[in-house]
Amino acid sequence: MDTVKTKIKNPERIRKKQEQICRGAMKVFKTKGFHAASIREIASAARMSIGSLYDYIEKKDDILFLLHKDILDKIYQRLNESLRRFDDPAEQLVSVLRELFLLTCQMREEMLFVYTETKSLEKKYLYEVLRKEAEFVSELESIIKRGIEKGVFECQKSALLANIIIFIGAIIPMRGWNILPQFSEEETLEELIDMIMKKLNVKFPQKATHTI
Amino acid sequence: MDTVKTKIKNPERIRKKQEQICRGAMKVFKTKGFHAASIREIASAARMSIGSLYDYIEKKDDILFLLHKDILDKIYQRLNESLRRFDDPAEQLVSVLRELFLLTCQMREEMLFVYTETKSLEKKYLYEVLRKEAEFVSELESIIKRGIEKGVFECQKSALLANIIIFIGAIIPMRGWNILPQFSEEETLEELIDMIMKKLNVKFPQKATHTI
Amino acid sequence: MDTVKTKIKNPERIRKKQEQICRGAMKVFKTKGFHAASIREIASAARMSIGSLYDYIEKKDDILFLLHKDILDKIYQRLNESLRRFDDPAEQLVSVLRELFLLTCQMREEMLFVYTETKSLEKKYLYEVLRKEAEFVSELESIIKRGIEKGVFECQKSALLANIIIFIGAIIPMRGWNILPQFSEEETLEELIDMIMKKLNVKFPQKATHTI
Amino acid sequence: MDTVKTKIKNPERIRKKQEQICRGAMKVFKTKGFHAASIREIASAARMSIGSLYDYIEKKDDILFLLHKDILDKIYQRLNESLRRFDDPAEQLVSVLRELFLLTCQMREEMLFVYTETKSLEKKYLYEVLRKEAEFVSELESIIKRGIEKGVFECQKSALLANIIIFIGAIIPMRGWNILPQFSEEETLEELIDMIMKKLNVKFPQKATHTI
DNA sequence: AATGAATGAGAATTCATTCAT
DNA sequence: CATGAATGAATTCTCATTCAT
Repeated sequence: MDTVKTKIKNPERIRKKQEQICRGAMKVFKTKGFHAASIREIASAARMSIGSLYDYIEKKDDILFLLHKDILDKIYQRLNESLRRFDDPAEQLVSVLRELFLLTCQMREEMLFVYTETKSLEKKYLYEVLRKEAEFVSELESIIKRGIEKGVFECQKSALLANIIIFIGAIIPMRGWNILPQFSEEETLEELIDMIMKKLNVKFPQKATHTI
Repeated sequence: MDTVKTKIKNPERIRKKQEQICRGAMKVFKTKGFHAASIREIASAARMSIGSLYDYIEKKDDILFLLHKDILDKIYQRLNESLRRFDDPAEQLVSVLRELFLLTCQMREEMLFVYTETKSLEKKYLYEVLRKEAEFVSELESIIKRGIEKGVFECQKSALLANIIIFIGAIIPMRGWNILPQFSEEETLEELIDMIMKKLNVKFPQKATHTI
Repeated sequence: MDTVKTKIKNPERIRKKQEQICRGAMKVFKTKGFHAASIREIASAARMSIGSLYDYIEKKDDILFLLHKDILDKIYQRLNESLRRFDDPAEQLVSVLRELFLLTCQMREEMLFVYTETKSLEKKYLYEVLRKEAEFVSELESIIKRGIEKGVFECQKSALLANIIIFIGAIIPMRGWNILPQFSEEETLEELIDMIMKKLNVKFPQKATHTI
Repeated sequence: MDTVKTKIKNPERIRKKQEQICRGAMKVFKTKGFHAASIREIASAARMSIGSLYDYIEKKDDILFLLHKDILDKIYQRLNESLRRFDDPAEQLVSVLRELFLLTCQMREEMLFVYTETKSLEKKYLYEVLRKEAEFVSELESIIKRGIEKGVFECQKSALLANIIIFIGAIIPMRGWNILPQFSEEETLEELIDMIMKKLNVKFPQKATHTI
């Protein structure tokens, strides 16, 4: 099962309303977290009646999943776009890391939410979320492998490094409270890129154009 | 306020029982998280009556704090011991990173708990936990600075790197699910050490004696 | 705030259900008082589920206030009607005293409840109840003043006497246990009227028609 | 049963400790009332351990009774003393009314407590309290009767008037909130005396010096 | 399709009382 | 006699979910 059971047929309406639910839910979750947020509050933040809300989900847990999907899809889509913009593995890697970093800065609360509430997903939903995550890590791994083949990167354990990159790239939502008072996002990003490049022993001809 | 208000006078008894509560609570939190765990379950896992439990805390939130303190104190103590074992900054840094990594591997569930439930702490407790965390990061920063002074490390932003190290050193509890099926803890650790050393541009004469 | 916050929108339904709650609550309070009565008992006496009950109030204290309002409004309304029936101050005064006395005889348990539980009202509700009470005492004072102006009454301290009348008029709920075994309500009332009239030095041409 | 069952034998110790309990309990009851006060609070206010407290009472209800006894005995004793000071019925009556009024002014909170919590007494205790109250009313009635016999008073229903006097004499604890902002205790007392004297048709040669 | 009132199981917390020390 | 820790039933209140309109 990769989606949520509804009482309503029209798929377009379902999409629209579930999006509306996600936006409302996120507003509430930001301040109270998933468990402390009541369906009443969520419905009201989504500007729906409780009854209507339950036409588009089966149970509260579904909202958690829909929101995970919503957030993660947005991120993977952006990351994929970003790596399709380049052909050179070094550029791709930097581009993905940069995109991931900036995205998690922009969506700090959403990311913190994902990090801290993924564990609350019920099993079947959890597996799906982790599967998608693993998929993206694999793509990153492929880039690294291509870089190794091309002689651009030096690295024995590309899958491990892919995991490290994904993890470290989302440092701000988790540790921004202790970093951002002293360092700007841009500074932090450059430090991460530098670290990864050194680890891969890349001497890449850094482009001057780092647009956000 | 750095501790929890009790109805009991004898301080030794308080210490013992709160420890007992923490152990019981952790058992329950592992599977259900803080919010989903009921006081009833916690009391029963701690082999206490509910009434007795409430003689040693004021409210459920207190348990979350006690457990944080319990886990974090254990970790900081071990990390501090570990860095006192060496004098050379490079050795200190490696030692701390190694200790942190291995500790978080051993206490995977406890660490995951801390990562995902710190946000549930009430404000006054949250501040205290974050303050302690920031303190330890500062100590790490001092080591890096000493290394820079001694010419062992090259690094512009020691505080930032300290944060990165603390974060990356606890990668296993968060991403072990995707790493450990492919790589051993030891492999992962060596990769992290290598990355940090490269970032600091250290060529350290690695001692063979890495006792855990 | 002069009313109670509800989860329900329809005002007519609110009115009806809160009335239902008051009736149920009074039944329980008669035998156990406010504090000893449990929400469970109140809900069951009101023939509602606990959940439903809490749709129409926010907390147990609200019931105490609703019931005070219910009882006192009924009384003040009847007292006001009663004094509007006459124009002569002496007749008005007697009429009000009689009405108050008879009402408190009919609503003995409700009045005893008000007397003994007003102190349990939370501050904001207490103030409102006392304000209403003070308002009515003022009206009584006005009547006395008019009587003085017209030369019907002799009295230096009309406000004080108004308080005395209101207090003494409700003697039965508090001391009926010691009075009613020996004297009828009617006898007692006549004695009170006589006392007040003597105090005011009225020689009023008492009408034979004392309709209740 | 006219007293409370204890684990302790020594009657003098019982008396002393129960007195101590009453004083502590009153302190707590003043602010929270009987039901909301916990045994813990009462014990602590009485500077006793909970265990000790329970050596001198059997259950919480006992405290309510002990306190009633304590307060009412004090009052009746003072009232009796006061009426023994005079021989003339009019003087006796005035003296008792004055004493009652002043006592209830001094012990406003205690009296309010008795008025509002007598209903919480368990039956066997309630009967005893009411019996004592009725006894004193009888004494007052005797005075009035003697006055009637002596031709000092005119009154058909002496028992009823005795009840009225006892009730009205304690007006301050119940209605002081609305009276005392406008009238002094002394003014109020004089008004009450005047009212009762008029009712009894006494022309008493009022002594100027009834200082407390 | 939409609404929002109703339900009752379950949550956190309190407290009178007991009893081992 | 005194202490205070232990108990668990009972309390108030919340909330996901259902269902009549």
